[in-house]
Order: sequence, then C-alpha cells, then structure tokens
Amino acid sequence: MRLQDFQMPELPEIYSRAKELKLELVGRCITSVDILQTKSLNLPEKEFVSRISGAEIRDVFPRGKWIFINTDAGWLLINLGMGGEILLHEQGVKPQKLRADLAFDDGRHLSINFWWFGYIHFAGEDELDQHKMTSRLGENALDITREQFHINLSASRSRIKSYLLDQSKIAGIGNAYIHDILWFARLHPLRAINTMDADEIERLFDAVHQGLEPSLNKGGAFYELDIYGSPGGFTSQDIKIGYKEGKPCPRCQTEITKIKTGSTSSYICPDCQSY
DNA sequence: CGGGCTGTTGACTC
DNA sequence: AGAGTCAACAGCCC
Repeated sequence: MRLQDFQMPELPEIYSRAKELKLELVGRCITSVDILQTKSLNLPEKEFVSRISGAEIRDVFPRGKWIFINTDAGWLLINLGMGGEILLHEQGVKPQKLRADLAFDDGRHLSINFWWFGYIHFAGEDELDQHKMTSRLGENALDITREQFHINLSASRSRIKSYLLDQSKIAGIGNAYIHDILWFARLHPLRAINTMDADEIERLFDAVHQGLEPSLNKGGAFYELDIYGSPGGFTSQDIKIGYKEGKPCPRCQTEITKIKTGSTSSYICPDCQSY
C-alpha cells in the first residue's frame, strides 16, 4: 500500500477540519489575505481580497467535500480537491507549500494548500445560491435520513458507484471510502440501482455509516493532517478492503481484487460483492 | 526516460 | 438521465 494512493479529503476529513476551524476561528477577523495561486479563485484577485479583508468569522461547517466559512462579509468556500492541508500557524511561521494565506487579528494565520485541483471561492452573503459548484450539493452522506435515502435511490437508474460519487445526489463520498462502503453493503460497484431490493438499499444506508463513521471518530485518515499538523487516526489497519489487492477479505478470506469501473478502479471481494 | 496511474470537478457529447 | 471522454496537474511506479 502506497501513501500516495490516499490523499483524498472526503467527508471524515472535511468534517474534522471544519470542526477544528470553527473551534479556533469563530470571532476572529481576517486582517490580511495573501493569494499565491489566483487560478483557484472564482473572482479576480483584487476583488477577492477586498471582499474578504476585515471580515469576522461567524461559523464554519462542512458540506460534502467543501468547507463553508461564514463571515459577516460573505462566504469563503474551500475545496481541497485531491488532497491538501489547511494549517493554523502562530505568528511568523510559514509552511513551504501554500496556495493562500489568511492572517487573523490574534496574530495567527491559516495556510491553505492543495496539490492542484482545489478551490478557494467567495460568495456574498446573499449570493450563495448563485455559486454553482456548491448550490447543487446533495444532503451530507451522514445526515440524510434512512427514509430519504430510500426515496432518492428509488428515483435513480444509475449504477450504485456512480450514484454514491455524484455529489448532487449525496455529498461527501469519494473514491477512497467507497470501496469499504460497498464491501460493507455486499454490493458490486456496477450494480444497477433499479435492480436492488429493499433489503439491499437498507444495507447500503447502513454501510455508508459503517464506512465513514470510524474515520470521522478518529479525526479522519492518516494521510491528511489536522489544522495543527497532526495526522488523522484512521489508519490502513482500519481499512477493510480498499487498496488491499491480493489480501484476504476480512469476512470470507477470498482474495481482494482490483477491477476497472468506468474511469476509476474499484477494490472488491469477488465473493461477497457479486455482480 | 517516459508512459501509466491516481484523485475531483465541470464541460461536453451521445 | 446517465454514461463516456476530456482537461486541468504533481508525483510516484516500473
């Protein structure tokens, strides 16, 4: 297993970062903004900086793979793409890699880094519904009710892996945690939803929780750092079958295989997760 | 050395 | 509506 296989911030990591940021930043004012990669913004740099400078942070919460920071000037919307760090530093300390830096009125500052496909967006207080990348997000994967999950799936004709990865359907699941989620549910990633019976949908709902909650409870995965620079407590030993090609299935000992599912790969137990 | 692979998201086509 | 392909990249594998 290679560390670089795992650099995806998904729901457990984003929930954890949002919680940490909320604890540290509510009530703080942004005193200066430094942008090192304008490409990750949704506004011209000058406009972005002027709109967010001086803002007081009111709240921080997760929506899927996005961190929403509510300020009295509007919204900061952050997506770490395929991996990155948000780190809180004491005055003067600077990390080597960063795309943007926010300084606060207590002297501390926040560096935001991601290896490429990340976003640091701004939306005015009343403009949130015009922000296309977040306005269509589905319910957070751990917040959707069993009943709503059932109703939503009944309306879908896609394959189950595509559905779970579609952020407009259910938000927060990515290609790292999905392997274990489908294994818990004993469902093949290419299974068509309209062939699933009620029992299978129930199993899938439970599996979403079984796949995400252990990591959430440990502050996210080991390959992502919290805002203080410490890795999450969810380690490769906690992963059931994801990225464990050739190892035995924890349930039936059958060898885990890696298969192509559209443009992504999937790790499955061919015995537990028959097509 | 370099082609292949990995991840997220939106745009685009059929 | 859903599926497929592409593009935007760094970094590591073999």
